[in-house]
Amino acid sequence: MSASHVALHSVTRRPYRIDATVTVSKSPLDGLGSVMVVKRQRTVSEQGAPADNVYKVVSGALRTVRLLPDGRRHVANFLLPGDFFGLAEHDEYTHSVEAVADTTVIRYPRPAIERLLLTSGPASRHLLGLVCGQLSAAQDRLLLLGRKSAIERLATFLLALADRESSNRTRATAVDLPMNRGDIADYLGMTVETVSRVLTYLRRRRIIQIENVNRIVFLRRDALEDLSLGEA
Amino acid sequence: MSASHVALHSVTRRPYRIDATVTVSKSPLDGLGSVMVVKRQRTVSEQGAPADNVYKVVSGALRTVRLLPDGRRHVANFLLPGDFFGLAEHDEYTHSVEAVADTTVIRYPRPAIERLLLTSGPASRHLLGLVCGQLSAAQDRLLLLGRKSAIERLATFLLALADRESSNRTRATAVDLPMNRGDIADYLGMTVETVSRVLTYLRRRRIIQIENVNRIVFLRRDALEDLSLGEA
DNA sequence: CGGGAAATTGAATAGACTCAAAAGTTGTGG
DNA sequence: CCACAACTTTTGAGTCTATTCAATTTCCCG
Repeated sequence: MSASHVALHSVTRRPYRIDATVTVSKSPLDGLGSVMVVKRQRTVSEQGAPADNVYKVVSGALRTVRLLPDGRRHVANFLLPGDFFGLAEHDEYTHSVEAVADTTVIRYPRPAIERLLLTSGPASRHLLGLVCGQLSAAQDRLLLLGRKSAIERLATFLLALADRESSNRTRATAVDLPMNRGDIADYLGMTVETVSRVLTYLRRRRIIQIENVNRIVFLRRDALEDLSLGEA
Repeated sequence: MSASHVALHSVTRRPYRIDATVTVSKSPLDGLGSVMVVKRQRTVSEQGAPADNVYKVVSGALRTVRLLPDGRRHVANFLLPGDFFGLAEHDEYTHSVEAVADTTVIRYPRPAIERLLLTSGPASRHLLGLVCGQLSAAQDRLLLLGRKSAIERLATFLLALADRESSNRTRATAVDLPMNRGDIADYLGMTVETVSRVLTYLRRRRIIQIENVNRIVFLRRDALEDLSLGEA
């Protein structure tokens, strides 16, 4: 594979740590944004509102939520430090963005972004890489929602979240869950009860240990990996 | 809403008509690609192969397929004229691309795309708009797969496909299905049998008419629209 | 036409859901 | 710092939607 293939992907992730001081990476957007602090459970932007801003997570965690007319709820994504939101929106936000934990974000006004895109090739290219990464992640989730069982979904989720949280090369042995069971259920297309039952099942099989409601230790990561691919 | 918000979205669609002569729209990629004809059921690119090219559909229809180790199949997308594939790929294709009908595509070598991105701001910005559109569509499908019933999924699918096929402003009253039931099932996260049963159910309720296996007429489009949102 | 694949229909099953209750956790005020 | 209320999570029992397996029927293509 030639070097030219790597270019589109340049999503950088920093370790996830609530309230930690995070230095913002060098990026074409530097200086365009303003810092915002969002308390737990507060809304950053509302589904259906004009998409006036793009946000980048500095610390904490957010969920992007969409509601069906009858009240069914779907969590499209969890946003961790380094993640963006609002780039692909048309004129209105298609999702509400809510803080799962106390969170700090940088808000970039869309007109400023648009202006940047018009004038800077490298900036467009940088954002293109970000959106490509998001699309790629969305496609992984399509497979998960379309073809995986409850157990496979949860195994996949735990591993993916753990890997996103820990930046170091060694595979994580535990994962923090800043969101509650209901959020996980709506993210994985299942119910709270099923999430709970699957966690219990994994605990009984000694694959995980539920240190507390918000922290899960991997006792046998290999078994989780097998489960996530449907190989057990 | 100010005009600046519109900029990112500029996905153009042409009428879907197999074997029709299609004039390629003015785009920054003009001249970089070469035309390729793909026979029905033939593969354009293979899951796991080096992602050396980006493709644009001229006429026909493709499916992008992903397989789980145990053989479960997931159709990530159907590509119709005007659609792109391969932009968001990293170094290997994450999906196989197969022709659902005889199809013509334009193939753009990735190095040429990368070169273009490096030198042209407008080109980067154009592709950014395309990928944003793809991400947006993927998110609609996440909601569908995560939270909709079999009936809602099929109603949503039929309407969306019909609207993609007909470019004219008037809402379509029928839809062509170039793919078979298995493809639809793997796209909507269900089984062939369930697809068939739901179509029969809609026919019995006189909401659709199954003109033949590959063409469905909407008898009561409003009812379909209600069903697609879970309002009936 | 005739053979083979695709689609539909049927019957029984299974995985996840709903409703309900118990157990655990958290936040707050005295 | 404890007690209590409110909420979250877990567990249980029964139900339902979509699946699996099987049998036709329909549709193509040669």
